[in-house]
Amino acid sequence: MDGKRGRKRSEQARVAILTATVDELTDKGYDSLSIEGIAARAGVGKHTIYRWWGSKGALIADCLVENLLPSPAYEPPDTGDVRADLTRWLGEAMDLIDDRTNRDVFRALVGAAAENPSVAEALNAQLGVLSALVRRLATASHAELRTSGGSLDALATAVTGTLIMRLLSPESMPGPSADQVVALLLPPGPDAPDR
Amino acid sequence: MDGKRGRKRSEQARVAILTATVDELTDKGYDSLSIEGIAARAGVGKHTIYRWWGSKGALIADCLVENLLPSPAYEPPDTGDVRADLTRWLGEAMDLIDDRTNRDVFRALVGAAAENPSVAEALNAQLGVLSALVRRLATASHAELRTSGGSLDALATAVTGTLIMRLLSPESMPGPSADQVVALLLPPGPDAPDR
Amino acid sequence: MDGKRGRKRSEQARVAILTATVDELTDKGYDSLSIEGIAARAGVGKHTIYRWWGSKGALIADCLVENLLPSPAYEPPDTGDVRADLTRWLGEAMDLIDDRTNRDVFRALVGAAAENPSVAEALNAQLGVLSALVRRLATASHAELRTSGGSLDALATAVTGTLIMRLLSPESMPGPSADQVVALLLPPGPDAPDR
Amino acid sequence: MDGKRGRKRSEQARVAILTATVDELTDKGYDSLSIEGIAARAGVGKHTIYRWWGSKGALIADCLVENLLPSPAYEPPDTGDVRADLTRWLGEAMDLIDDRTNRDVFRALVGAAAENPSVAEALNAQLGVLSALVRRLATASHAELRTSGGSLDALATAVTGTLIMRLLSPESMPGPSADQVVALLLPPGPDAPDR
DNA sequence: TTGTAAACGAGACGGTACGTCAGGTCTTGAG
DNA sequence: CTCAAGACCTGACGTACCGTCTCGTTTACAA
Repeated sequence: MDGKRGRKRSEQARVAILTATVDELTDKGYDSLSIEGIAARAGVGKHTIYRWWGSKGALIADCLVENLLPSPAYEPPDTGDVRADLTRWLGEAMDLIDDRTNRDVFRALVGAAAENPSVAEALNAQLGVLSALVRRLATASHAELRTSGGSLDALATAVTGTLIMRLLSPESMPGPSADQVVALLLPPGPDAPDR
Repeated sequence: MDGKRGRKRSEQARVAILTATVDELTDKGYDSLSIEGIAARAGVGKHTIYRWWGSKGALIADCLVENLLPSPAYEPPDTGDVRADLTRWLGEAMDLIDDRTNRDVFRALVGAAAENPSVAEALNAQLGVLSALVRRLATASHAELRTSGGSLDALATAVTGTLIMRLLSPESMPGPSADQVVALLLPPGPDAPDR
Repeated sequence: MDGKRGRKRSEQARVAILTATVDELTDKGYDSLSIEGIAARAGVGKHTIYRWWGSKGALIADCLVENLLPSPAYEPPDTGDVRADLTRWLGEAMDLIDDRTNRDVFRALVGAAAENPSVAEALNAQLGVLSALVRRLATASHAELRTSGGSLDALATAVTGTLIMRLLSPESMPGPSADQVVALLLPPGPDAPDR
Repeated sequence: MDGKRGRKRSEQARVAILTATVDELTDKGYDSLSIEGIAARAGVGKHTIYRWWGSKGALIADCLVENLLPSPAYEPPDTGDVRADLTRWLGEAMDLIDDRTNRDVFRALVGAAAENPSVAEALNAQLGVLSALVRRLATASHAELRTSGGSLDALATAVTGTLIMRLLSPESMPGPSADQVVALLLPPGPDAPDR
């Protein structure tokens, strides 16, 4: 009478579905994504998907949670030099975005987030930027940053927002470089020219 | 013998279609948007839409071009005080975003841009922010800004990116306030406390 | 592992579709017949029709096979008097044709057969006339018929052809009566006037 | 003030339209026939067709009247031997029907007649069989026919009906031969075997 | 000559139906 | 009780024609 009777949920099916989701998302983008296609690619009945997820958004959110999508958020380095560390991190994130394949997945992801609040939430949660980045920045002395503690959030948001702008821009107009962004957001380093 | 024969394109139909597109977009978001629905709401044959646009993206891009969507880009004020002007502009933009209805349209718009490069292009073009805002900031003295001329672009991008982040965030986590953002992006004013 | 998995075909849907086909055919004739209309009337998805039939012709042919259309072919009586039996049968068939409703269905049927070879085949097969009638005529003595065995087929064809001519004629010009047809096709009976 | 002003009806357009109708009918059959296709093939505006005809049926009926369709009705020969003449005529008519191209047009024609009473009427009128054939048969002595005058009509109908049956039959089951039909419909000739 | 009225080609328009595809639900039989 | 398979109803897709309606052009009678 308890909840443990019957066949157990198939881990194999679960993984196959999430994997197929990522693959389809990569191949076709968000709104050409079809449950039917995912089911077919995963070799799974549609019902199995609906039983456990129930919507495209939930699927993608789960992919995020399981870290199956190329993550824009890896731990920033900490060499002691905030400017250098942030510049490096930002440059690498931009390279990640500029890659054709990732670009398409990220765009699909933003599309999903824009349409589906629950994806947006998962994306925000996953977007470790807002934590990993903040964590790194928090180690910096006040002298190195321009803003006081409360607006570390503003800094992280500006960085992430800049990346999203780059993502949504045509390749021909990529927007500001990592250097320019850092120059804007952080005060000049001790060895910087006076102006 | 030239190409001008036959009945002329109906301006009335053109406008009805674009209007209906905006309405449907507002009501249902980008990926529940259907050509069929637009045609029905506009009182128009589907073929008339396909004849002139041929895709959801093109339709939306055209709406942008025709300024039919609630524009996030109005002319920033110029009182001489950059900090105050930018703070005001940003605050109003945030209010615009925070409004339920606009929020949905903007999200749909970002979704469309993420899925459809041509919409992205139109959106970037339309996003007067990058011109109107830059125009205002360019009038400021170097002393008022933190960055030299070349990275005005970085500044505008950071501002816009911050707004998009707010748009994609759950209402419960709106992110930094206008004040915080300005404090980050502009150097302290003359009457600001020293630190 | 075999081919029996999945939900079974719905008999209810099958019957509803064939019934709706007959109704629509009766109401609107063959070339105003629409799959969409049939699906709607049957309360069925179009796909279900296309899954199993794939064309208007196949649908109608199936209706014929299932005897859902008013049949022009009922068993001819056998009183021993071929002339009388044939005359009666023919008269009743003509009455059937002369009825407005049946007339429309039959015409639609002929239209379908003329456009669609597979309907033609089904119609020919179903047109029991060529079997039921021949069966009856075959019981007659040679003296009663004018032709030898091999051309019973010719006789049945002439009878059916005469009926089709009547079907395609305007009501104001119905063509020969049953008596006249029988007088043409069978030799005078023993009690007939000499000339 | 009278009705004679303005441009005259273009004979060239009229002919082009009827010709195109025949061609399209030959190529695609009745229910794949489109006014749009006819207009395009004739190099004519659709309105010109609708102005003068207004329906597919009327077009086809006009083609019949203008004798633009391969006629099944040519004058039967008169050698003095009714059996031989009728057999010959019937054989040639069957050959006409058996030809692939004609077969398709005739079937389209029957389809049109079945759907459209006005075509049926034109077809009946045109189907000279009922006049040309009757004319020939009427010259025969009573001894040569089996039926008295009044049912010449029955005879002609049986002949025509037999041809239509052949038209609607699959090629693999062409039905009775000309000889068989004549043997059924006419009394044995003077030199025929007794039974 | 010069109206002016009708017919013409072209083709846009609001519609209906096409045949296909995917969505989400339900049913079946195997595990 | 889950799974794969797959039939089901729903509804949108993009296309093809429908029959109507302008357009600008061409023709030909009437003033």
